[in-house]
Amino acid sequence: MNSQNSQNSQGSQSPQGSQGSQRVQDSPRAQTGAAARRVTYTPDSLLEVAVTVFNERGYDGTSMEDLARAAGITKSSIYHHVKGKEELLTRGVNRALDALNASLDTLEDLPDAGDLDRVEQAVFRAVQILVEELPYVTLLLRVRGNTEAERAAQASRRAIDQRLAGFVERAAAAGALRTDLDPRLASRLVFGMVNSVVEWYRPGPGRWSADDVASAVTHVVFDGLRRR
Amino acid sequence: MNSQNSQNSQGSQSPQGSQGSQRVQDSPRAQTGAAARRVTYTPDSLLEVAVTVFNERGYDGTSMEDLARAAGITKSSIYHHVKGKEELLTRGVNRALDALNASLDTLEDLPDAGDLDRVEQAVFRAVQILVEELPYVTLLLRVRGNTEAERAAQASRRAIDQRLAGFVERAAAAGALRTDLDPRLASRLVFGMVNSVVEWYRPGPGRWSADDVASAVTHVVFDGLRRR
DNA sequence: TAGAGTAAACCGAACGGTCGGTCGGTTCCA
DNA sequence: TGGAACCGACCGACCGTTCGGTTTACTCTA
Repeated sequence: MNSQNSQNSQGSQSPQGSQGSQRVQDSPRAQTGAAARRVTYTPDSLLEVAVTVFNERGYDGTSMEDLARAAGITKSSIYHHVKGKEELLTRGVNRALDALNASLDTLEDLPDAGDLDRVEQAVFRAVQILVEELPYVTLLLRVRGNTEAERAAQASRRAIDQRLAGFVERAAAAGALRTDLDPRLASRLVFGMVNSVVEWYRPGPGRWSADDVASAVTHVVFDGLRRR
Repeated sequence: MNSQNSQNSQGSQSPQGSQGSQRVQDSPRAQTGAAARRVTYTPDSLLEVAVTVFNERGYDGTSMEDLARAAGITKSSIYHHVKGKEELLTRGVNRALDALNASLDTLEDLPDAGDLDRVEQAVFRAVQILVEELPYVTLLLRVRGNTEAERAAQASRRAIDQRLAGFVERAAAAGALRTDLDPRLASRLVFGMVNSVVEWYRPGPGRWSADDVASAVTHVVFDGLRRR
């Protein structure tokens, strides 16, 4: 029978498919020749496929067979590129964590920005990163904590939440925010709204851009929805 | 050896534990005698345990053995009360869907409430229900869509989202909301903030009450965080 | 009131199937 | 021709579920 390949070729991407970041000639360990033709996976291009499937079916709901089908290769071939399922998860969440932490670093190093300015910047940048790294941040936000690797990701995420909450508390202490709201509660709500973007945002022409969403969030958060 | 019982008795609830809604004498099919003593599970009290574990480990990450351990009974005993794992999921999400739909029904039947009033009421009530039925709504919001039952739950949830978005659009059409925001985008953000409450809210004395959170959300959403 | 009978609640063992992962190859290309 | 990329077959463990049997709490009857 051997129906594997004929079933694969329809309904899921082969390496030549639309994923778009497989190794051709400009990838990490590119072939040295002038015109490399073979299209194969790199750990990163495989990660892109894997994270997409993880976000569709959930990490625990995704089998290695699911990943193989989506990638257009066999289950055993995946182990040529990565150690196993968990490495795909940690690589995915680390990409999100790195982007978020880098943004926070530059924000904290801003020499003489006002405390309110910094919070506004933090909200705006958070939405931007969330959209730029949408699948990876989505994966991070849905991590449950069933393994040691997942708990580590959760801990790193909590650290980021606390850095953001610190911005809000400083702005509140400086008197820039309304005083009838607990800053910790306000912070939860604001970044809850920010993070909820992963549940519905999808990029594409004719749709909202990252900046559209970022400025909408910033406007709602700081000035509210009511007409005035 | 038979270490089953001695292991169970520490670290997880037995039917006599703190779950609090097992059948004693006032439950659905109660014993007829004057002083029934035996404490057993009902489908509903078992559901309460199951939904808690589902929310901790994720539905796909929870095995029937996990549920049995948390309930203090064996895996096979669970099947005396429910048909299987999926029935626990559908019962759980339906409880959330029923509560949310009931609230929307009363809100839509409000005879002469202003369009802005209705949106404010919708936001406030949504947070209240979310807190009252916290574990069940949490389960609903995390459903992935891997089975037919899960996709049905997602469809019901989308219908609720659209009813809520309808309120926002009517208020916008009536000129009650700021005009520089797409009402559909505003609706996504507002109920994204509302739903994000399940990610961190935990009830308890000395903590925020449901109304604390509900009014905080309403204030931020309609008037913003900025001091004025 | 002793004891037979009943049905719900629960248990241990096992089922077929799927899981993540391994291994010994074969194919492809610089 | 050497090594990267990939494959098919397979492994032990665990999955959700089933099944036959036991325990428990209670009612009915002699």
